[in-house]
Amino acid sequence: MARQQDDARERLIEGTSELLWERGYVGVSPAAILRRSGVGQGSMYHHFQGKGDLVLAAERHSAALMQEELRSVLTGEGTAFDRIAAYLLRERDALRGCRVGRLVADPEVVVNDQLREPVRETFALLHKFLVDVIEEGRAAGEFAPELDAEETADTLAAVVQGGYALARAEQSVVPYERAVRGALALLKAAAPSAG
Amino acid sequence: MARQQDDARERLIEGTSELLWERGYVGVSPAAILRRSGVGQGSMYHHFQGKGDLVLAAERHSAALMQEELRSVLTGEGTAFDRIAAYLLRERDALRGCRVGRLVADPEVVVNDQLREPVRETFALLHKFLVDVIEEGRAAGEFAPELDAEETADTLAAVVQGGYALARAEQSVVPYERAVRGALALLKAAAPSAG
DNA sequence: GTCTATACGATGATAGAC
DNA sequence: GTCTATCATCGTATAGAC
Repeated sequence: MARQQDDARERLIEGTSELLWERGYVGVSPAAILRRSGVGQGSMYHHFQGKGDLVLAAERHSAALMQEELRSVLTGEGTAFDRIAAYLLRERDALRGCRVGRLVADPEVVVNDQLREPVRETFALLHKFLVDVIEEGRAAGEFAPELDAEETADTLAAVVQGGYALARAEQSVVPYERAVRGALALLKAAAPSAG
Repeated sequence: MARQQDDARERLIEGTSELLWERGYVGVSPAAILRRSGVGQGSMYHHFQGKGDLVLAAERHSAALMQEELRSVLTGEGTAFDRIAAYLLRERDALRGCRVGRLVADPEVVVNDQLREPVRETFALLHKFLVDVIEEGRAAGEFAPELDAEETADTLAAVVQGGYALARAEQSVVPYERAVRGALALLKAAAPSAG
């Protein structure tokens, strides 16, 4: 009974989150959303107050997907180094970039705390996961005791986000792959025995 | 005699490159450009064929500024490590991000080879400067011989670009600063004697 | 819940006077 | 070179029928 309505609502959210990934907030129009979602205009303004409202729901959808993926990769089994390597090397389309990180390039998102919140929250969670992994690795003797977990966590997160920028500039995944392999090599060299 | 005309042309280019930095291609309108530049509509369509043409000129302006800055910081005096540190730590407003790198987040720029070219060229030059510095450092015994220059160069470039994304998400320069300090610490640990 | 019709400002550009 | 109309189209939303 609630089937039909939920379909339209979900299709709008999924279509919008795809479009946001591709074009950002200012690059997306209601008309494009309707085309992508295969939903009529009446439905959209019935389920959502307007573009901003729908975009917020779509951002939260993207953030939830990303957070679940991060949790799965970074809090699983394996050594600290292996989990970090799994995060950096996991299958992805580097040319598409990050569906969450992409949003902070948008002028309307950065200026609006509500629209920025899902991104902030996701990056905060990523930071926490990485800090935990690094501290575990230090405790296990994988990394040198001097390695600063907070700093290194942000270095790794930045390598991923920045790697996407390099890849898009070249329209090639090569710079992304070089960036993450370089980061892993540096991290490997931070082992207590290395040098 | 050519003074007045050049003024309008230059003001348009500078105003547009500022707006591009803030809002990207899809977020900028001719009306906004005229307001920012203090120039009339007639001037704009006299000096440029349209938005795309003007944006291309503005991109080239931004790219030239950035390339000169990179050259100045990375090919100057000092040890390899010091020059890399100077690049990562140089004064900047991390919340504004990179006036060139910002452009690859724009859907219309990535899809258009002409609009993408100034970004590609700038990142290629940055890559070259960093590779050269790293190889110099390796030759001078500052870095371990195993350090891969191509990979490490992209790691460092990515840390900077990605650091901006983290900073914008938090609306704080702290994540950016942590990211670059973490990168420098890892690089320091890559010295032949370290470990 | 969904549809179509309607509205109105913004966008991106052209035309012709000065 | 610059200015002021003028224009077609798009973006964003509302109204009211079904």
